[in-house]
Amino acid sequence: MSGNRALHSCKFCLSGLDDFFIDNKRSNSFDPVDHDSLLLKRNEIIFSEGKYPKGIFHIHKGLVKIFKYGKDGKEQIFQICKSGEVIGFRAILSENPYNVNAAALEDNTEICFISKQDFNHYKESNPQLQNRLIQELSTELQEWADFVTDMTQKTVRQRTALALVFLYEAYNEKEINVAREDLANMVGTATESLIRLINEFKKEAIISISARRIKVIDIETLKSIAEA
Amino acid sequence: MSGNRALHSCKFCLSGLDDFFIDNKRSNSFDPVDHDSLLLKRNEIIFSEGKYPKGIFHIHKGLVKIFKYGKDGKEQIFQICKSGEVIGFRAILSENPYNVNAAALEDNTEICFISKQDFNHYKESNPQLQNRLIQELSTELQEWADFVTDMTQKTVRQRTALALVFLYEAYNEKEINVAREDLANMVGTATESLIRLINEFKKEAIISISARRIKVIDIETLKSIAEA
DNA sequence: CGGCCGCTTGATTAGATTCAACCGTCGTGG
DNA sequence: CCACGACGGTTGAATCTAATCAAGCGGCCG
Repeated sequence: MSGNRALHSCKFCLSGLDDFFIDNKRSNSFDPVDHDSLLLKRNEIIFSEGKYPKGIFHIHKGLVKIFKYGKDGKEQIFQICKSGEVIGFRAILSENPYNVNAAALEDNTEICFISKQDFNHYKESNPQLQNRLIQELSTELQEWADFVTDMTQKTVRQRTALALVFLYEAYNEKEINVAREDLANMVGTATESLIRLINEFKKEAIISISARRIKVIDIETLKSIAEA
Repeated sequence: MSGNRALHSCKFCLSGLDDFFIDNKRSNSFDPVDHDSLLLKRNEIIFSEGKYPKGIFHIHKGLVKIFKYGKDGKEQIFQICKSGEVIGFRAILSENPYNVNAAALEDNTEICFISKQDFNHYKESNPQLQNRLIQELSTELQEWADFVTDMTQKTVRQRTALALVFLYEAYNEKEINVAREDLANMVGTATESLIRLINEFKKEAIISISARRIKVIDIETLKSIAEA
């Protein structure tokens, strides 16, 4: 009965805007590559809850986690954003402060900043973008319902499988290289529980582990565990 | 560290559109009162997952639950919509099928239907509505992050308190009259667990119970339990 | 009156958290 | 150059929360 949507599939990073940047590389001043870029280490903060946005960020390289602090400061990660994606514009559109945090998931993550003025100017000078935004934002809203249902009704084992399926794709089917703690915060469980579960998967020959790197061996079984 | 946002506060029912109807009562053909209205019994379906929307619905009277079927058909309720609110337009805006269900939460719930054509016509003839929609949808997106954090990190006791606080307001501070099963599906727990918890609250003199009706006695304590 | 449905309670079980300890690696400073 | 400490990762044991299973209650409707 449940949809077959994967965990963390909700596009916190509006892919519908990605080609906005690609288009602009050819035509005008919005090319993010023209802007100064920032090199970040793991856990360096890009923006924080409560602050007002001054602009948006384009990810050049690496991965970024979007999360919120819950009980006892434990992070709940909602999304992992990849290079090419744009983050931090929802708070501009809603005219509220950020209610989530963004930080680099790995070392050598590279981002560039685009000012709120530039973003708003572009938005206002492109009326067709308005409809596109409405459609994309509505689609994202729908996806959150699936995400919540997964998070509340699936077991930790299923959610762990979902997170691995998601990361398998985020890493382009290469080895996954994420801190255990971040992995646990994606799944919404304790680090110890997560470690026990990935060891189960290893024993079942679904994945292999070398230090912190996880290699997915049997993606289909992983998907079936996630959807069970 | 966590925000003080209440459970189910995410406006699945876009209040930003409510006065769209109020305005129109005076000026044109969009008055929902002019349309035929439907009288629903508890659990009668308004729309279902997978179907394509043919229009939107305005709630005249009663309460409507928005939910999704998860594991073993168990409902996860995301939002309770009140009279005056408008539901079912996100699927029109996203151009996807519905991915949630809507049904009457109580007997004698009254809704009216407004066709997709009417809705789209109105949207297109009101350019300022576009910006309003973008702002509202973005705000809702932000609220989902709080909702997920609450659902994954708060205990069942805390979530039960949150749900009661929300319903206290939905019922305008009158007695809450919701099926135990629906209450459990809002909280994301088993019906038995929910019953045990509201009995605890009763013993602590935070609420009183007469048959299925729940009267909130000490709203402040309830709020502090929810936010602990 | 009978049966069904929603509600309630008790007992048991299972899943996951928590606490505690330990290991290995890396980077730093004496 | 080595010692130390910090940090991330791992394992085991105990605990606890909440789910599940089973049974019984009460009211309402046909």
